[in-house]
Amino acid sequence: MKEPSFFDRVYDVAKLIPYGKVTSYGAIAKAIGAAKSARMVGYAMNNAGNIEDVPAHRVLNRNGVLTGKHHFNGTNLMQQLLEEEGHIIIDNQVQNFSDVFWDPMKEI
DNA sequence: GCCGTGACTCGAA
DNA sequence: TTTCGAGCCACGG
Repeated sequence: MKEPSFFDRVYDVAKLIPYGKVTSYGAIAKAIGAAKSARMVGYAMNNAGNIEDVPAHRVLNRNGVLTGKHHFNGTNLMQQLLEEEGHIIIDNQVQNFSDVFWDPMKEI
């Protein structure tokens, strides 16, 4: 039995994101012990589109901007999903971001 | 087996 | 204040 892969750890943390909350790639990266590998988190999220348990739409960059919305089915799906959870998106950016931000480090 | 790319982040000028 | 450069690791060609 080996340790979970980098991607697997990212998915594991992403699955822990509660409804109505969002987090950042860097926060997840840091939670899995790879704060400097935030890019890999985003890369992993690309594959996460194949996994329903991974709410990639709740993962934004540290500015709360929907950097990866283009990777979703269409264009405004990611924004729409977030709005469905009660978030407000303006100019591809989540308003009140600090208030809805969820720190995975608190769960890990 | 090497090179380029990418849903990021931080520090410095 | 904004902009630029460097670091990081994994995957595809």
